[in-house]
Amino acid sequence: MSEPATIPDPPGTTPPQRYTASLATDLERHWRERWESDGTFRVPNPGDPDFDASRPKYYCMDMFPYPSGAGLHVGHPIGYIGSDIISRFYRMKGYNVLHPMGWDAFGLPAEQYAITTGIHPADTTRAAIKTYRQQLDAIGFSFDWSREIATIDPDYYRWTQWIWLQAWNAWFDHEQGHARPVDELISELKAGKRDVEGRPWKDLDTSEQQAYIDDQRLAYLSEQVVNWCPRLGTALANEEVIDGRSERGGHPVIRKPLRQWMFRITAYADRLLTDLDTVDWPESTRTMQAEWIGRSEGADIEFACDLQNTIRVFTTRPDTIFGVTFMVLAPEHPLVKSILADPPTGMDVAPLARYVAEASGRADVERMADQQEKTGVSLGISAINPATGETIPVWVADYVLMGYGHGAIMAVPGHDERDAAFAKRYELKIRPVVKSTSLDDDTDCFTGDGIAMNSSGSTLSIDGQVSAEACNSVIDWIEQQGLGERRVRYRLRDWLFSRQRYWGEPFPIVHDAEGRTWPISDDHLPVTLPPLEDFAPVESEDPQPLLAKATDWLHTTAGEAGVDPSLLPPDTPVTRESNTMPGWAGSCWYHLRYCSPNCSDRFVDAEAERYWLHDGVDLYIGGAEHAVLHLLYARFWHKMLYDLGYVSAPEPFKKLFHQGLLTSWAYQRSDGSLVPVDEVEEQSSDRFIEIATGDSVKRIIAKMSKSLRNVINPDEVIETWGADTLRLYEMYMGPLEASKPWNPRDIVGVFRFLQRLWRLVVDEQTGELQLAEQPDETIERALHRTVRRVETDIERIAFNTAIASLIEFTNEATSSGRLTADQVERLVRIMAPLAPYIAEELWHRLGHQSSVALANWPDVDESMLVDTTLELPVQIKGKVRSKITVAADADEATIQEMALADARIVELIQDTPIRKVIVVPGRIVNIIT
RNA sequence: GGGCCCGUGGCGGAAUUGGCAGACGCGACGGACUUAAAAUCCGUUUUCCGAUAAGGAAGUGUGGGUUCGAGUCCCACCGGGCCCACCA
Repeated sequence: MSEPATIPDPPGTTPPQRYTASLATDLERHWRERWESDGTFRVPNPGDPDFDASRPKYYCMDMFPYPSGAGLHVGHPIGYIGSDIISRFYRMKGYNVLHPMGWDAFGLPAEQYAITTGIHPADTTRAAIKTYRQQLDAIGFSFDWSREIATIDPDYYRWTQWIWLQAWNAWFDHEQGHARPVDELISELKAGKRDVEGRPWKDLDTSEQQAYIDDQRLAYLSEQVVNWCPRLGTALANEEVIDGRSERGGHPVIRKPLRQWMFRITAYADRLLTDLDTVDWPESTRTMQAEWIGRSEGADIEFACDLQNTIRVFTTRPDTIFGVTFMVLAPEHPLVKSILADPPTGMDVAPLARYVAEASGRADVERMADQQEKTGVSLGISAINPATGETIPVWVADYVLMGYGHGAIMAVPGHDERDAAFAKRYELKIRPVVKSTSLDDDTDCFTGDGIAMNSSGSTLSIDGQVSAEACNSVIDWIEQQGLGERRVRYRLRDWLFSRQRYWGEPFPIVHDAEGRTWPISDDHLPVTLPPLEDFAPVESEDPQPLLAKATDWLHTTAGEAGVDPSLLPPDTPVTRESNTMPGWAGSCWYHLRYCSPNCSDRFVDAEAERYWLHDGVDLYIGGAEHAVLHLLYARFWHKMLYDLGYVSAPEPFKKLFHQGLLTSWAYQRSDGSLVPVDEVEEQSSDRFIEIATGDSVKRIIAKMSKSLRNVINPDEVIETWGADTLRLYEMYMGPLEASKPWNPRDIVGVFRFLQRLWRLVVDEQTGELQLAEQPDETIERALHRTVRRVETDIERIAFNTAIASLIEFTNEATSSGRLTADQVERLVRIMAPLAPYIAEELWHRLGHQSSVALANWPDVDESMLVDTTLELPVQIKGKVRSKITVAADADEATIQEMALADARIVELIQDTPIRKVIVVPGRIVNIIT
């Protein structure tokens, strides 16, 4: 990497006790070891001997890292520094602070690495964790490492599996709006309080009963069209597919029917949406989740068609029913399948078969590329528009998706652009039925709300009604006719939860020869990952999970696997589930495990959970890229556990904060391609040369990445400047939430500040403290103001301005002389959350034995914050012309009098008549002439 | 295509509810110390007119508006970013 702009402290020439990088490094190592051996940051749980129940709690949590082989770069810890400042601050404010850290250690990268190197993912992951831990420790975080967790520890994933089993053992009672144990459903069915689609429970045979129950579970097996990524050799959740490509790696994704484990997250759509109003989250993230859940109101409508069938559709615009001139089914629609299997006499199904086959094999990227091009084939049957009585054709087209609604639509080419494009291409009838109320809307396809027209010819007439009213009329009519009903639908789909990969949690379930599933009993958890040496994906037309390679492990008996003998005789041959859970599983509940990481008889100790999480995590800091992935999944798990009585709050994360991205310089050739940083020479501040070619390149700002070689390692920064400087610089760059560029030139600014602070207190020659006997009045007031500013800035997560206040105070104190011991103590304490090492060192030099991290935050004397007089600007017609000094409590009349008497104002106004004087006490005077 | 966010000196960025735009830091320039350099310290630093003064003018992407007063509120546009995207 490029050299720092200024090289601090050339050896041998500086005073022996100056705050230099080497002095910083020495004292940082010393305090790091001391904090560790003293257990300074260990926080007790309720019930522990040193627990203090009189203190309020503060749970401050980071999104834990995925430990990758590359190690940390300076962008990673930016959020951790923020959460550390907050944690240290609340600790000093007298809170019990839970500030834990752990490792999100299952996942694809380690496994991809294993495919090429043959090194077991466990080995690379353990090594990476060790590196990460060292790097994090150097920065001086106040994590309670006694609570460290890793999702790959069997003691951890045992409970991940256990929670999954709770979901498997639960169903969603839509009448009560929450999940309940499946046993309760079974007993209600047995007691005749419920039936199965009109049939009494006792009329079902055993396999029908089991199939019905399995279908009700929150974790269930389902054959459906999934996102299959051939390159990764696994199915992916919707949330993991971005623009038709895998979120990890950017590989194309196709649609493929597969039998997979699903989570019934859709049952929670409504609550996941409405509870967003109860959390203190960034607006943008709440919007993103709301849009992902995608609530829409409308109706289900049934259309009669040939073959004594009906086609059910969902529409948000029932008011346009008179404009329905054809229908369209998704290629995967069951009716399409049945027609292909048993075509009506005389129909040539070849074009249909061809179209369906083509559509099913296409990658989503291709489908998206030609979105404009609407293609389809006629299904060869017709339906009846119930409103007009008209016979309308039925088509098949891949712009209709099987995954939403019923996989079928009523097409309204007059008021829907997609239907319009399709109708034009295949010359289908278009009938407008909604008039725009605005005159300048003369599009031939009006999609907005308007006034209904052309609705004569049936028992229903809605002409003249505005859209909302017309919708209600149509829905009422449809319900009367028994053709359908009002419906709320969500865009959210059930969560595909199984992966065909190795490096994840195995499912605690087995399959018997009849295809039934049996859970592993709690005392046999965890189901540990079998050893494997070959990690290459199984190449097959019919995708196979990787664990199927572990044949000895795969085929076992019920007793061996740990199925309860009362369910299945121990010698029954069974096959283990060979899919694994996705990388998100472990992160869905780690906020719970931190409360009692060593609890061995429960996933979380109940009392600890009630204490730390009765109102959720107080502050959760992490990247915005998880807005609809981890953050949605974790909310879902938490709600599930809440319904089943295992946790005490409906939401896991009360306040959420996203740290911004750290960018760095990169270099670009004139053709737009990028040049690695180390292949560029800086000739002047605006001229950069690619060394190999001698061509001039442009400096741009880009995300830190290995390929650009513009990644900055925190270890190097700490070596050059010390960890306190790294912390301060990262926080001083700008607001924590903003994305901002790393500029090595700027680091020296905060380093100089620490040096000045040190020099203010310590004699650079002797190392003796230099203190004043008597406090200076002005400085004392400034200190009180600074304490207040720093505490309010830390509370509102504005560390950049907190540091600016500290710099300002230090400069002011330096130019006016010395501080008293008492003043230095207060200054050191308010520095402690931001620059903990230097604060700790000075605190001990002042004679303290215990850590400054455990000291109280200094009190502010409110009377020291108010000045007796203040200076007010006086404007004439909005331009500042003079300033007057008034008593702080002066009333409007007095201020006006003084302003008008001011010599400069008198001179400027002379005999100009004054029309008005605006006086805002404490702020401004504005004279209007 | 839809939704959301952001545009402030050479650079990173300040500016509680509309009330002195540019805090603080970097860089730059000048000075002190030094044989010299580094480090450190002091001063200047939005632009323009003016003399390096006094004083004045312009100024927060562009153009309008509301207001005694707009970086902040409203409308339109330009530029950048993020999210969603055949969701019926």
